[in-house]
Amino acid sequence: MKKIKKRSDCPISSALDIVGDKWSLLIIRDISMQGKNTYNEFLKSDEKIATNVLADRLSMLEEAGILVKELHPESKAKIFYRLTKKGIDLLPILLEMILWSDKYLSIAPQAKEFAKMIRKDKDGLFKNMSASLKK
Amino acid sequence: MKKIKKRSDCPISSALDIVGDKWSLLIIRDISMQGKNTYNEFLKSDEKIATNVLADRLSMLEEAGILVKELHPESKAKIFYRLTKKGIDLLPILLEMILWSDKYLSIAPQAKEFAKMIRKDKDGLFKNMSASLKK
DNA sequence: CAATTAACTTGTAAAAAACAAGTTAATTTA
DNA sequence: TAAATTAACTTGTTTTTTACAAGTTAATTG
Repeated sequence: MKKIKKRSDCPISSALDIVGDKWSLLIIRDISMQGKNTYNEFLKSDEKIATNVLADRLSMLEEAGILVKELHPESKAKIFYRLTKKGIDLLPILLEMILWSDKYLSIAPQAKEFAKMIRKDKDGLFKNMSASLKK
Repeated sequence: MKKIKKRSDCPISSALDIVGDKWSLLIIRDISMQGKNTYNEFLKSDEKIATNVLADRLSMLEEAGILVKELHPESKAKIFYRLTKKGIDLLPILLEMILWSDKYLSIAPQAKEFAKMIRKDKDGLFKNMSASLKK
């Protein structure tokens, strides 16, 4: 286990100390927008995270209070990863990233549709997503 | 020079391919909220970026079209780094990070004040910041 | 009950970051 | 105006992180 070290008391720096890497926010994306909740589902994502890195990030995000492990409702071979309120509240950052990418990068057609929904009613969408992620 | 590789056509992943590291968004913070515009000013920030990493990030962000180098108005020993529209449009992501950190982490008092301003009028603040960053 | 699945761990190579010094051009100082 | 300092890097080396390949253990499926 590696410790999260806080580089300064700047809020941006502090947020990056936790989710400022290439993988953490993708796990949060998988849970919040891809309906994924298990280790193997995360492993199967398009970006192909290495298994040791996934294990590392999951324990780090758990330690940071962003997600919790729960008993899986269907099998005790599985672990159900759920976002906490703290994790759900990262969604506005993801939504802004989608808007930015939609404006400046080339992205999947379904993502462009989603960006349109964000533009239509960002707060409403966030509330709906939040609600659906709660136990 | 290292190439930016796109891992998938997901907008979040693609944004992270560019700014998903511990330093890039801090450079953007320095320019947009700390009034910094030169190499040595970036080097002096609290988080203490290594000089080779700073050089690497600056050229990467330039290649990504997020910032541009300009002649410094006061000295030709200096280079003036300025955010492009693409770079300025990353600010909403930073603002959301500040709100999240304000809610869940311990941050500097002046940052808490800034978070209050964001909550009061996010769009207005963004527009003012944008305007002040343009040439 | 043998094969497969799920969630990891372990070992090693490759890549990136941190740290320490050095370079070159412009600028300030004695 | 020569010497010291500043600015923007580059280079070399060590340390840390990531990627890749395999292996482990408990639960589940055929």
